[in-house]
This record gives sequence, structure tokens and C-alpha cells, in this order.
Amino acid sequence: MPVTIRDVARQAGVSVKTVSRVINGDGPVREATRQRVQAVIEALHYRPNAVARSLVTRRTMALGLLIADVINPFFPEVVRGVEDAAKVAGYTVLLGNTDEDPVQEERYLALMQERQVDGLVLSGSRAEEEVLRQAADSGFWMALINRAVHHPRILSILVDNADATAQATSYLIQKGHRRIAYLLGPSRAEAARLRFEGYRRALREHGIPFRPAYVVQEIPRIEGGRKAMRTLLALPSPPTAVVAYNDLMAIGAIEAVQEAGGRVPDDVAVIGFDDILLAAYTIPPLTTVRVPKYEMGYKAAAALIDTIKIGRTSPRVVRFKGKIVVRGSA
Amino acid sequence: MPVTIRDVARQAGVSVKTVSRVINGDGPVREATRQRVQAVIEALHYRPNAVARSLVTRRTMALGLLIADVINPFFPEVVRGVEDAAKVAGYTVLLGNTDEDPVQEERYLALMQERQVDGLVLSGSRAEEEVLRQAADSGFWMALINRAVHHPRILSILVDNADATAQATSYLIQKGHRRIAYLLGPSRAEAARLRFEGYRRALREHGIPFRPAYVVQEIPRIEGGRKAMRTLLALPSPPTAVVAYNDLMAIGAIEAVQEAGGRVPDDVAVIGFDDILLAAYTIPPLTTVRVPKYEMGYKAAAALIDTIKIGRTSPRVVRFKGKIVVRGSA
DNA sequence: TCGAAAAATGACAACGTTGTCATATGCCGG
DNA sequence: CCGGCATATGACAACGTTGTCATTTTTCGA
Repeated sequence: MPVTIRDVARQAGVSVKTVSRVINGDGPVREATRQRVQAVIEALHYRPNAVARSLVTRRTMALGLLIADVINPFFPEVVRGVEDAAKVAGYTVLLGNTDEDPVQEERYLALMQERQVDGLVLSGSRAEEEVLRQAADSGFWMALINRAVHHPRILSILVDNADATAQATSYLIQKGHRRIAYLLGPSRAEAARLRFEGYRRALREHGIPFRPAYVVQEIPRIEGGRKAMRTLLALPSPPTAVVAYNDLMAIGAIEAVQEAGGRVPDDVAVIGFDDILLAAYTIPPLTTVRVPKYEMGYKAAAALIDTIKIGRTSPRVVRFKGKIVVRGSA
Repeated sequence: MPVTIRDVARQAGVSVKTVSRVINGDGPVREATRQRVQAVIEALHYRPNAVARSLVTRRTMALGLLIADVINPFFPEVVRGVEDAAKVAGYTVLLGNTDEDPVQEERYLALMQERQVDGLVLSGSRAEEEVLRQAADSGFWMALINRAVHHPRILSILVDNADATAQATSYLIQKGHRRIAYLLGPSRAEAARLRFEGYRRALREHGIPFRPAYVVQEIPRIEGGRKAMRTLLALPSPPTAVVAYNDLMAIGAIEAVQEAGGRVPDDVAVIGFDDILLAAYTIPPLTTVRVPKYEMGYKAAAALIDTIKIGRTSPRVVRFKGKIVVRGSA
């Protein structure tokens, strides 16, 4: 029922191959022929079938994009960056939410392979390194956002998690804080590990002893931050400042302080990470580390597409810088 | 280079058709054969090529999802709802951002048709009705969120925009407000028209004269709301309350009032629409109309998939109810 | 005006899978 | 141990496009 290239060919009195040439603008075609074919294409409202095309060219012009959860305010900007870069290069994006669940991530990875996407962007990846490596070995091109895996077919887009967190921590120390706690993120996340390292490094560099009781791990959401902060406030000598894995936890922490009758930043200073939209609107507005989310998404997709084109990763790691945004919470 | 069904067949000593039967679990296969084939599939890490499959079955098991902009906090929940419903039914989602631009929307519409998606969900659609109708005529199944188009292949998922806005307006009137302004959204959006109607209806029902000067149209973002509110504040007799097309404009309005040295809700009460995440965290927290965004996305995709399956829309319109969430701004 | 080279066009196979239909195999009752 | 029937399997075409290579047509110089 739908119009095929064959219909166009018949109607225009040429071979299908000639129609193909007109559509793709390759191979020589006499101008008169081209116009005749073009006219038929428009008359019949013919649209080439991308599925058939992909089967023979072995390219789908599609990118997979796996993120933890679109509703998490960190990801929409990443998604948009990926989408924009993809669009510029003529690629389409297949989206999947993995909920930071390695099982779901693996399932999607397999799905994307079946669907023959030309490359895959992962943000918030929690799969075993071995799984990613295996997919890459089987010929899959990947770009990881905020995760590093060394492999000839894997590209990493990173922020300086450790440095930025160290700076944030140092900022608090310079403000006179000595009892500084850390709200730890998901241990599976490489970014969580690195940020925590930055926190410890800053303490060490300023000669402040590390106190394990000042580190609380929770889910990286508002509720998690609230819960973690309650734990900290119950300590015999509670912290006067808190560095959080991300903004959501930081916001939860602020809420917990205020619930307990304390004031931010007077009683407890709070500093977040990511600079999500919400961060500018809390009470007080959140001091945080701005991460170039859109840019990272854009770069991930753009670099991935280049990589696919030339057939090798180059460069293999792209680093972005986080930047402290001082607002009211610290 | 990649493993095909042929490789599996050869290795297992059966025909490709038998392998196909094993994979899809259709047609009779002797248990012994099934196990042998299954073993080879696993040994070779064979993954069926979805592109080839789609070509012959004429179904891609993919849904297109066109939204205005993922970064706009209204859409992530919709996206997640669509994704979840799609996943349950074995569908994959192709995402596109249209930026409320009819040209981009049409371009994506064509792209999605080329890619042979089985159906399309549109949220924030701004294309000419004729364009949508034409796509539907050519056999395309669609679900529109917050837009109604009467066509046998088009499904509409709506909120009671007019009623909910009328309620919100009435709420302000009951609070004693008489000078109530309206921040109008994009005139291309059907939702904008309906909400505005609700505002006017409420005024009418309470015998409050409609004043054109109290209606300001701007882009539906924070900046737009700020700008619109500034205009209103410059009026000789500025409003004491404002109903906004959406939360972003409402937040902008709050900012403008505060910038001008006024207080919300004492000097100007503000009420929004959508209940985005941000709404709960502004100062003061925003009173607004909660729209079941996730549910609407889920329902859109689920109903669309049902529709595709049975080959006809049933029902053709699904209505959701908005609900006033009273917080601090009104 | 002719021949050779260049340009334009077309026939056919291939991409990897499933649908259709024919054939082979296994099973069961007598 | 055989016929008949159900079950299991396979051969081949088809999906709609592009790649390869052969063939036809045009162009142009001598």
C-alpha cells in the first residue's frame, strides 16, 4: 500500500537504481531525468523506507541514549545536548531509562544492539565494566558520560569530579568550617567515588582529620539527602557544613536542617553538585558546582559520531571543568 | 562479520526457518531441536537483526515521541510515562525536540515516517492541523497530548484545561480578589486557548468585567512571565492577583513582583499551571494546578499501542483532571 | 561522419529476516 | 508392520533499498 521506489521508477519510466541515485544525489543523472523523477516523487508523496536502506547500508543513522532517569533534573540537559548533536549530523536518538539498575542497563544494551544503532551514549551507567567492554569488543561504539573505561571503542566524557569537590570543600574550610560532613552518592557510580576523594583530599591538604562518622551514604535524591542530614544532626557534635554528592541530596539536607529548626547557612552550610535548575530556587538558593551538562551531552554525541565516521576514537577522553557557583547556602 | 541466523542454522544443522521458529517461539519445534538451536545461539552470542525483521514484518516496534523541549520541566515526566508504557509493550522510543516550531515538527514527522515507527506521540504539538491530518490519512497512528484533532487515526489525551483554570480563577475571586490578570501562553497552543477561556468564564460567572489590559501574552518561560508581570505592574491600577498559563510564567511573575519590592501573595497573588518540580521550591512555594504529566504520557503510549494492535482508536479521547495544589503564592 | 571516451542508465544480487507452502518425519491404531 | 494423520522441518520468495558491474547513450575531437 505505501509508495515504494519501484512505484516511482515505473511512473517516471526509469529504473529503480536511477530513482535511488536521484534520492541520494550520488552517481550521475541527467538533469532532465532528475527533474522528471523528482516530480514523480513529489506527486506520489514518496518517502524512502529507512529500514530497507539500513539493511543494505548496514547503518541506521541512529544513536542509542541510555540515562538513569529523565525525571532526575540532571539528565534533561544531557539528553538535549545529545539530541542536538545527533540532529546536526542527521542521526536519530533512541532513548532508554535504566534507573541506575545494571540489569535494566544490560537489557537495553542488548536491545540497542539488536536495533543496530550506530553508537551508544551512556549517562549514569552502572553496568559492570566487563559488560561494556564486551559490547565494545563486539564492534559497538560507545560514549560514556561521567565514567571512564579504557577501550579502543569507548569514549569518555568527564568532569573533574575530584578537583571540583576539593575546591568546594576548600571553600568551606576557608570560610572557617572545620566540622565538614560528606553526603555520599551511589557507590557503583564512579563519579561518586571521585567526588568523595576530592572531599578527602581537601581535608588532608588543610590538615583537617577525616571523621568517618561525617560520611553518610544514601540514595542520591532529595529524600536521601534529608535522611542523611537527620543522621548527621543526631551526632553528638554535628557538622557545621555539608558537601553533598549532588544537588538533590543537598536540597534534602537543607530541608532537614530547617525542619530541625536550624538555619542555612548560619547553622549548617550546604554545598551541592551539578547546578540543576532547582538549585537557583531553593531557600536559600544553593551554592553548588556547575557541571556543563548540555555541553557534555553534545560533545558525547558529536565525538561519538566523529569516531564512528573515522573508525577510531580520537581523542579517547574529553574533560570538562566544574565551576563553583556561590549562592546563599554556603 | 556479525553472526546471522544463517550462521546459527549451519552450526546447528537446521534450516534458517527453524532457527527463526525457535527465536520467535512460533510454529512447532521438537524439544531436542529447540535446545540444540538455543545452545548454538548462546554459543555464538547471536542477536537477531531488528532491522531485517522489521523490513519483512512491516513493524518496527518503535514509537516516535515528539516534545517541545526536554529541558522544559513539563516534559520529562511525560517522556518517562511514554517510555514506561512503551517498554512494557516491547516498544522502543525515538525522541525528538521540536521547540514549539511547526517547521521542525513537520521535519520530524517526515523523519519518523521514513523510519517507519509504528506510532507517534506528540506533546506540545504546534503543527498545522492539516499536516497532522495528512500524516494520519497516510496511515500513521498518533496520540496527541493536550491537543484535540478529530480523526479516526488520532487519539487525544487531554486535561480539563478550561475547567481547571476556571477553578483556579474562582479560588482567587473567593479570596476577595477582583483585579485578576492573566498571563497568556503561545497562541498556537490549543491548551493556551482553553485555559484562557476558563479564566474568562470564571470572571463572567462571578460578574467581574473582563479587562483586556489585564491579559499579557509572552513566551511561556520564566523570562516571559517576568516581562509580562513588569508590564502589568506598570499599569495605573495593577492587578492584585495573576493566573499564569504555566508554572514557569508564574515563577517569572513572582520574581518580577519581588524585584519591584512587592510581596507574594500579600501584594500580588500568583497561581500557576502544571505543578512542575520547581513549583514546590520557589519563594513562596507556588500555588498551581497539578497536571498528571506522567500518567498522561503513559496513557498516551499505552492507548496508542492498543490502538495500533486492534487497528482502530477506541476510545478516541481520554480526559484527565487537573487539581489545585494550594501552596504559598495564593 | 566516425570512433573512442565519458556519461547515463539498468539488471541483478544482496542485506537478514519471516511468510507461504510443500515435504519429510514420527506416531498410533489396527 | 502398515496406512493415515499430525507434527516437524525446509526451500524459496519476499520485504524495499543500495552496490556492482554491464550496457546503452551521449559527447566530442579528428
